[in-house]
Amino acid sequence: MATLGDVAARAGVSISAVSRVLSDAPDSRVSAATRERIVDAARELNYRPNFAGRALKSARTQVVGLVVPDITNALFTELMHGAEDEATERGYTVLLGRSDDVRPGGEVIARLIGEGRVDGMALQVGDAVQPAGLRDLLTAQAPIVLVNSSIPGHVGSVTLDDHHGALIATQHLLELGHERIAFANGLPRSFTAKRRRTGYKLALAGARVRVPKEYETRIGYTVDNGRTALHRLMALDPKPTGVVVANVNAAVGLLGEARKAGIRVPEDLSVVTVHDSWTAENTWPPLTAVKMQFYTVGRTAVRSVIRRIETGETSDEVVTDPPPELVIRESTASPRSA
Amino acid sequence: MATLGDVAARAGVSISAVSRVLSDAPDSRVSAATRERIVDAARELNYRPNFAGRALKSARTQVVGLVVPDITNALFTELMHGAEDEATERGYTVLLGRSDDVRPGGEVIARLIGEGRVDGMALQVGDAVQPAGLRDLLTAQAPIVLVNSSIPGHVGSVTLDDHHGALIATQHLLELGHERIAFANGLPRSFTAKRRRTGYKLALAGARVRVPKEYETRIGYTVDNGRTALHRLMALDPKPTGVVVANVNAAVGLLGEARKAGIRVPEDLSVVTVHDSWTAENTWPPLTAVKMQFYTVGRTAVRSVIRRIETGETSDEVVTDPPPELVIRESTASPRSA
DNA sequence: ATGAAAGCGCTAACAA
DNA sequence: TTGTTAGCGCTTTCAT
Repeated sequence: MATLGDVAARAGVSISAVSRVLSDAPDSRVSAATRERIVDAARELNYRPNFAGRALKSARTQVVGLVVPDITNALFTELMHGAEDEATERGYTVLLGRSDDVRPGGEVIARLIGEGRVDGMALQVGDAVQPAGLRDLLTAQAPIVLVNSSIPGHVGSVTLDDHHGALIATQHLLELGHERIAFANGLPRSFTAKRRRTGYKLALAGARVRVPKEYETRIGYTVDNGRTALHRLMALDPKPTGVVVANVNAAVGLLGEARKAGIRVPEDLSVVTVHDSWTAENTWPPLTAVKMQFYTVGRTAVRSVIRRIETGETSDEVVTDPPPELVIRESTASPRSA
Repeated sequence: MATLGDVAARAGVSISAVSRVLSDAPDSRVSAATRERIVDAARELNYRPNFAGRALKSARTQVVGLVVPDITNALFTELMHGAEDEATERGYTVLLGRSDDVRPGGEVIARLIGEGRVDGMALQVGDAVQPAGLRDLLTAQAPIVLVNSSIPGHVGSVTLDDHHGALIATQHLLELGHERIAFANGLPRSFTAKRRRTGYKLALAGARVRVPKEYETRIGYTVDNGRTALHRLMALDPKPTGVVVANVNAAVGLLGEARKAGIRVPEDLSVVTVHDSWTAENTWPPLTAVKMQFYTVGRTAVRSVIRRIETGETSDEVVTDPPPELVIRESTASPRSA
């Protein structure tokens, strides 16, 4: 790989002149002729700035880490695209990582920052594991912005409007005439689950609808959790006629299990999920869903991290624009009694 | 962040002594007492080696890039885990990227290597886009190992046993008594599609079964492609009684469309897919699938990249162990005429 | 307008 | 056994 020295030699100028031109410093102080010779030489040698050299000198990598519990979860697709678009526009690169990494000595997050591989990061901690060594980093004021999650005392976060999302989903069922509306939620300790819960309750309260406490399950967000939730809910008396599922993966599981149990959707049970993804379109029946704005969350999170890196400012933001959006498909209908 | 100098000062020794101890050189040539002082000091200061410093000096990053067309495709989950496990065992880190990145000036792959962000990479090129600048890199002998894909003339690859996978899927339908077996394949130019095609044909030939040429569609691997394939196939006369789908996403689409068209699976049409993933378990009916060994491919690819980096050796490998594995669910049955 | 030189954190060859 | 030193590629201050 060609270095600045190589380019300088070829152009017959000094290294510093080349540096000034190629790192497009605002004031490069070189004559047009020199500049042209340098640019030509760089192109001919296919020069690219060495990452390590630049990072070492400037103590900046221009890289932000994006660490989520499960990279391959369809939900994160948009988040990543948003993050990458924002980063690219601002001259940064995104480094992807998983936060569920608990392998011995792993502590991915601590390493990313501690070894100077990234300047800062957007981090979504899972509901299960609290990554090792995180506490230290947070107290050490590392430029970390939390995404859709929280750690007591940490400042700097970007979250979805979960509350509003669950509210819209619940209102959709109410408008269809349902009153026995259940809620298949995530684990009680889950940050997002708490917020979605509020939206659900508020919607019911707003319509003066009361449901038994057992109508809310708090099992989790996985496909299997959704399956379990279905059994739990359909064993109740009276059975719910509609269910809001707090996560699309759980909704897929719940739907599959309903079919297995001979429960027809939407005739016997309406299902609406918070979160949309390509999987929701391809179930049978296709799932009515509330699309959450992950793309914007990704953009906002990266913007927030960069601001933190460059100016030191922190903020806690909730993405409300654009708002969550109801996508009506075929898994919801009016209850049969109505 | 603490540097070697900080640790040295605290331990009252020279920087090089610290370096020798902490980079666990086989022959660190220090007394037990000194070593202990150094280790203690490092722990107290929470020392971590600076990535850029080390990379600049050694001209090695100990990072391998893993670049695939779609990071969030469920198919790649196992591949990534395999890659990460292998990398971790060998003291490397995996850097994830997308190969479908065609944004202006993007050329992710060229940058990753050209700027020295990675020492080498495992690359799966999509069927659609040939990433920009790739040709140059390959001819420049960059340590790149292709995964499940090919570029004319390039040496160094790790591929699945696609041929065998499609063969097993087809044989499953044959054993159930099907003879009118269709094949919903990927695009003609797709590397994997060509190989799966061979397996399908060989299985038919082995059973002395002949089918019309139109029984093979070559539309693509997406959900929508699968939907299209269903219509194409069910418009034929005679209709197939079974179909091998070359990709699980396409199979999900094909299945959904069958339901919409009132075609019952498996009564009217058996569906078996090459590839297994969590989505295949959650369709209705759950999809019979041939599980391909992506985990092993990931491991093998990273091992191959590292060997290439460290010794310069190249190889073209096909992962045959463990072999593809048939997972029978509920989307296949004997044809009704049988 | 251009160049010389210092130094970021680290490793390794060499000296003591 | 321990320390000194050069230099990886780059940016930036300071001379010229």
